[in-house]
Amino acid sequence: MKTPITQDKLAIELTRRYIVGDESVDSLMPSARVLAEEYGVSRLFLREVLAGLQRQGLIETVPGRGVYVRKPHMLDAAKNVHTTLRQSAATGHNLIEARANLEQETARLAAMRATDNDIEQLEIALLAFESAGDLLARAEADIAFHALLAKSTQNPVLQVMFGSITALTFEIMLRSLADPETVAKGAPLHHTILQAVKNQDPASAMKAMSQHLHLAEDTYASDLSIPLSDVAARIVKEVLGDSRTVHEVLEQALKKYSMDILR
Amino acid sequence: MKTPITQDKLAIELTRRYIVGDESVDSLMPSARVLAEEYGVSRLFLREVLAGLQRQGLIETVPGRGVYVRKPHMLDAAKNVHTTLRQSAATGHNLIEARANLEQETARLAAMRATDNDIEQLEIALLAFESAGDLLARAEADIAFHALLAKSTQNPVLQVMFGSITALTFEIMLRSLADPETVAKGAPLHHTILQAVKNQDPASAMKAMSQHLHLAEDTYASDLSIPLSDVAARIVKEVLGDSRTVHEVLEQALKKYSMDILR
DNA sequence: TTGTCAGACTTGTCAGACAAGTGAGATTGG
DNA sequence: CCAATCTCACTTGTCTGACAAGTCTGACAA
Repeated sequence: MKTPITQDKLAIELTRRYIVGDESVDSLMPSARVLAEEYGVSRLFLREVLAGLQRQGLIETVPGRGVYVRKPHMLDAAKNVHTTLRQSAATGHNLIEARANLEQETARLAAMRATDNDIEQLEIALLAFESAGDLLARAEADIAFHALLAKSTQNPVLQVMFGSITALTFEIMLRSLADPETVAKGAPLHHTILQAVKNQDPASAMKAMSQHLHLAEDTYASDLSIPLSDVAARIVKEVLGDSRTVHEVLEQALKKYSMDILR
Repeated sequence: MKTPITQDKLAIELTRRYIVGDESVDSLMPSARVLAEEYGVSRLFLREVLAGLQRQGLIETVPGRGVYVRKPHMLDAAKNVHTTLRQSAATGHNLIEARANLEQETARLAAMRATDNDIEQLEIALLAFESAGDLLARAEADIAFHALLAKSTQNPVLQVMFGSITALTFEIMLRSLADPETVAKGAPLHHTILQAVKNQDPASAMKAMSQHLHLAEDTYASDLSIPLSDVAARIVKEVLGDSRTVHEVLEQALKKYSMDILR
């Protein structure tokens, strides 16, 4: 009986064997050479399978150490869809329209279900936002706050939906947080949202989130019809004076917060 | 000056050179050997870069033919996040809760903005749904209907958000469409939604969509707390009598409709 | 005109080799 | 005995040359 094993088959097999289950996180998988020999495939073939799993955030290969099992994170999805969205030239108006309902519902559910641990992390993020020294740190803390709110709903589907637009959200934050007036108006609303979550007051949380989101819409109507990636690129270049691309800045910001806070 | 080129750098360079712009879709890129020599890297190194772009849906490599430039599609994102969500063991209740707001807003906006072409495709999908011979065809047509509704909003962000949960939505459809009673009750609602879109009646579209979504919630409360992937696996095995995994069934369904209809 | 087939492409895969990074245990100096 | 250092056996990342399999083109013969 012939068994022409495909990359997909092997990926599923490896996932089932080494990755399923919470107790396996951060454990070390057998080395690529051993696995390749065991399944009767070349090291290159297995390497491509591992590359696929790594792109999904399921594993992490470290040169000289080995292959570690990781817990997939909602922000891993953000990286994957980023290019797709950039191709579509989404505008600020598109994003605000899509976020409006999602984030209001998120705030409502978070107010109903946030655990003590969630609230504690939200407070840390809010503190980081207010004590942030530069634009980049502010945007990172803002993203973390909203991501933690999604986490507080205890609904993995909502978390992934938020994750899929995180890259875009970060881009629009770069623009809005560069405007001092918007920051001044927006900061109190973060407090209001957090307080509503603490008080388990869904209606107030929704209302505050609605105001928070439409603040951006009011303050810079001119940029709302320009592709977000263009706006973000301009901010990175002019305001930050950064020679990196938006992609690189985003990459670093996401990595920082997916490591530090969101797990 | 040393230029230790990284995979990311090369990916960005290739994207900018061959993929940006709508006129380049379906065009043929230079062969891997030529590109590798041009950039002074090995064929293996370039191969990994191309694999990354392929995973994002930007290109498609065909053995014996070459590398084609493809237009990234919202459903490409679905594949990437599928594993992440399966790890999270999302339940039917999670999905319905997350979809409720998103799909209602989608229906509302679609009723305001659908083009004649959108409506025409929606009618085709609805016809396919009603004339479907088996469960699989029904689920495929149902997914297509909802995806087309997202497309009708003319908002790429909403499309990607829908795309990110398409895999899960397909799984819940397998379960609900296997129940004749649910199908009988749900079919008229598709007509109501389409009619509301034709009449440019946002309120009616929202209301019908709300009823459509909560139909599932009412009819099988017992399965709502079980991980969706488990439920879908049971359906594929028992109802379809299919030896394939849910992953394979889903893969085929997504490919079929992303090719045929959604562009 | 039509059918066939050889050959020149393409990507996919393999095996072997080496570089670079890591960590643990042996070794050496105090 | 303790501590710093070093060697060496691991790991992944990459390169090279080779071959298999698929695909298209064009010459050639009936």
